[in-house]
Amino acid sequence: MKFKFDNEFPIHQQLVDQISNYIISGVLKPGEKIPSVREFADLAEVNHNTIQKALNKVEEIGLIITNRTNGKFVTTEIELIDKVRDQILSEKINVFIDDLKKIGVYQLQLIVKETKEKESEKYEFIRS
Amino acid sequence: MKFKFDNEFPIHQQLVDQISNYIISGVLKPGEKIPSVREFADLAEVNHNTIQKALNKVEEIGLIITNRTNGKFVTTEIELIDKVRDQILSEKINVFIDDLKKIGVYQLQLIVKETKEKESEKYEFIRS
Amino acid sequence: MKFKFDNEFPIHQQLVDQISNYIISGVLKPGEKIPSVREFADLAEVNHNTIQKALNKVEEIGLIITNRTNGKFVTTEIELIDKVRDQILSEKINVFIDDLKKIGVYQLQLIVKETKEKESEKYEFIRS
Amino acid sequence: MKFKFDNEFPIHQQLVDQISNYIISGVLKPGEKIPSVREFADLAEVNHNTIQKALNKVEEIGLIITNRTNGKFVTTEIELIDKVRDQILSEKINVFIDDLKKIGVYQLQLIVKETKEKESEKYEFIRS
DNA sequence: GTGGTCTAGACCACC
DNA sequence: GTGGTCTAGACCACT
Repeated sequence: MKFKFDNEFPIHQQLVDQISNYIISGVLKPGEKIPSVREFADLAEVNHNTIQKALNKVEEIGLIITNRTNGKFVTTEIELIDKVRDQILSEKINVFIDDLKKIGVYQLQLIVKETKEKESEKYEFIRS
Repeated sequence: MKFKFDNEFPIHQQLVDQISNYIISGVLKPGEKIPSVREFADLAEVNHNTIQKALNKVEEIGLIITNRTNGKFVTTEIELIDKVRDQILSEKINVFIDDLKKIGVYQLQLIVKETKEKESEKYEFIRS
Repeated sequence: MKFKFDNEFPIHQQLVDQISNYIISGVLKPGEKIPSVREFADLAEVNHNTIQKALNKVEEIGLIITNRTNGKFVTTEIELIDKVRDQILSEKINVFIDDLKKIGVYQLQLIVKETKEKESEKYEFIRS
Repeated sequence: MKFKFDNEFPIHQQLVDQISNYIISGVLKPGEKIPSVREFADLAEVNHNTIQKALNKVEEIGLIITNRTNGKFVTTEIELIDKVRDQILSEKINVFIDDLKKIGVYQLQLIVKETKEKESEKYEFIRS
């Protein structure tokens, strides 16, 4: 797990995105213990308060669960992880398509296959 | 022309994006006169200083030109508009593909046709 | 507006409750500007970070809205305020009734009239 | 006897509350032998140190008594149980009424009958 | 002057 | 050692 930040967004928000991605993409697995707040802070080279703010948000989303004196863990509810994954995915696709529409793109065809097994989903847009 | 803003980004930046889009997509046509700063301010319900700031940046990009006595106009250099358009487009496509990679999407196929005349460009990605 | 804290709960949480109550009970009125983060911090004799954490949560609930450079305002959506009020009220009533059940109270009759105009609601419980 | 915990309060405190409730409500009867610390630990799925801590506190209150060789027993002093019961009851009622006042409830009428035999007590509040 | 971010560092309760 | 809280103080962008 590595973390990189730019100056466009607040660091804690970038952390939320990147941690969520690590869970969604399976780098952090369901039920796995995540590094302690202080370890995480070292790892990401960020103050522990900033990490905590980020982890709280990830917990609000539901991807991690806190067990006060034992640490924080990735949720074991796989359906929830999938649900969040789908939400983020379709959100990104919608924003992307809207952006291209605003630029005035004439035709856009998009085929996404989420996993090797799943059938591919298709989105198409032709300018009116 | 309508404008919408959220609280996450500076308003002047959102204005730059939206005005640029209106030029790139042809809503504002090459050579067309642009509303005055005050008209713009009314239209977007934003302080006129903010509009000024935004229009200056759009002018830096080159999409509009100031004629001291007559006001501001969309540039007539169509190649420039196309260049900016291509920059924004490829930027958005790259960011989008990177985002999906991070989520762990398996396969992504993207076909974009910018105008009725242009040939379509194709991007493909299969997870390693 | 005055604020008092005990040591049982985190201060920011008590702030959320008390600020929400001020909005729900009409001390802070819909659309009203609330004190700036720093003024608020002075008022409650608390660090500005603590206030901000609290105000963020109140905003998540929906009772206040932030306008970045102008300040924070009570929402103008009166139905939302009423909805939150009802949620908190029924939550408290349910918890209260459950608590008494656990203690083994034999019979409980509770009549609540929310406003002078509204009809009174009645809750009753007899031990099984 | 079942036990449930949340993350907001110390587990031992939640144990104190729940064990006390079981005694007060008569699930654990006066003079009855209490499960051993280890049995309790299994039952509540909690570390035995935490159970110890909780039982000690319940003993401080007076609801249970330790007999060195035989284990722990619910007190036989029924008046004491009733006294604790009344304390908790009136405490909860007062907090509840205060909470509703803060929300701005107009009128509140509360009738509690503790046991089949006792007369009912009545609390009333009308907003000033 | 407005909200927002981030850090450093101290302290607490729980186990 | 775990998460959580709070403060003090600096800094930033926007209007």
